[in-house]
Amino acid sequence: MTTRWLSPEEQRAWRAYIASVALVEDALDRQLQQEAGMPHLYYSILATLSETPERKLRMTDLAEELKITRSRLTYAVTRLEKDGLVGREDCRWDKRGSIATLTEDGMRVLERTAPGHVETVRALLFDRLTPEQVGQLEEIFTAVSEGFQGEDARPTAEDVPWRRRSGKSCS
Amino acid sequence: MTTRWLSPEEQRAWRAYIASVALVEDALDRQLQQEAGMPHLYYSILATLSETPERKLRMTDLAEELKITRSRLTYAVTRLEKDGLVGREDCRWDKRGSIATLTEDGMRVLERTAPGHVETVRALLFDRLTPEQVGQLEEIFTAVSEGFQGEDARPTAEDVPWRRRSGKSCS
DNA sequence: TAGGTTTGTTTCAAACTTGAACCAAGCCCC
DNA sequence: GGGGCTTGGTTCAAGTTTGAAACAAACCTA
Repeated sequence: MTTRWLSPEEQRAWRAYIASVALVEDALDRQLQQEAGMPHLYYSILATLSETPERKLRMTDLAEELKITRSRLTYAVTRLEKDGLVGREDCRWDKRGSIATLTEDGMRVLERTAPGHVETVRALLFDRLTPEQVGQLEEIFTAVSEGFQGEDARPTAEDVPWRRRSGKSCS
Repeated sequence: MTTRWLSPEEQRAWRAYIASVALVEDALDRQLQQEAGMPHLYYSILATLSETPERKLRMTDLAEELKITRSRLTYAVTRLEKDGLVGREDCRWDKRGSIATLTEDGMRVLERTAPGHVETVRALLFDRLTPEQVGQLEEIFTAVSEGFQGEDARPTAEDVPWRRRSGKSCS
C-alpha cells in the first residue's frame, strides 16, 4: 500500500508534541534532580509506591504501572535502595517475587519534594492550558494509552491492592 | 504559598499523558531499531537534515531544533558518521563551527524507512484520534512549547536556510 | 511426578545520556 | 592589540537504559 503521509496539520501536531515532550521531560528531570537528587522516573517510583495502601508493590506491577521494563526498574530500585528510600521484601506466597516498599525516609523525601514537583508540572503544562484543553488532553491520551491494551495493562485491580495483575497475591 | 495540588481531572490527564509518552516513545524506538537500526532520536536527526535545502545544519542549530543538548548530539552524530549516514564539514565562516550533512547513504536509509515510521506514528497516535483531536493536540502542545521561549527557540529562520539562529551563516 | 513451559526477577555488556570541564575561535572594548 | 567574556563544539566520567541471557520458582500435563 502507498504510504499515508502525515497531513500538514498532523505534521504540525506531531512536531509540537515531540518538541514539548522533550522539553517537559528535561525540565522535570532537572527540577527533580535539583530538589530530590533523582530523575523523574525515580520520583515516580516513590510516588507510585506511596499511593498504595501498604506502600509496597511487586516489581512487575510497579513496572507495568510505570510502563517501563523490569530490567530498568530493577536498576532504579537498586539505586533507590542504596539511598535508603525503598526496600525490598521477599514475597512469601511466590518465592520468585520481590516487593518494593517505600521506607520512611523515602516517604519523607517524597513529602518534601512533592510541592515543588507539582508546581513545576503546573508551570510547564497546566498553567498554559485552558480548562477545556485539560479535558481534551485527558481524552486524547486516554485514547492513546488504550491503544496499547493487550501489549500490557491487562485487567488490573485485584484483591490485594498492591498486587494488581494476576489472580494471586502475596505477603 | 500552600501547594496547588492537581485536581482529579488534572491528575487523570497527567497520568494518561505520562503513560502515553512512555508507551509511544518505546514503541517508536523499537520499531525504528528494527527497521532502521537506530533509535528515534537518531532517525529524527536524519529527517531534520533531509528537510533542509542543502541537507546540512550546524550542530547547535540541529540540537536546538531537536531540543537536545549539544553533547548528546555530538555523540549521536559521531555514531551516525561511523555508520556513514551523516558527515561533518568545517564551517568556512566560523572556524569553530561544525556542520552535519546527510550523506547519500543516509538519505537512502531515510527513504527506505520513512514509510514504516509514518505508519507507526499513525498507528500509535493519529489513528486513535478524531480530526478535532488532532487540532486540539496541535494547539495544546504549541502552547506548551511556547512556554519555553527564551530558554531556547530564539527568533528562528535566517538568510541561509540551514543556519537558523544567529545572524551569521557559513559554507 | 518428571519434564517442559511460563513467569518473576536479576545480571551483564553494549549503547546512550548527563553535566561539568575544556579548548578553540570570535567579540568587545579600553 | 591584548586581555577578558561569550559562543560552538567536543571530551570525559558517572549514571542510566536496553535487550538478551541466565536463573529460579511455579505451573502444567502426560
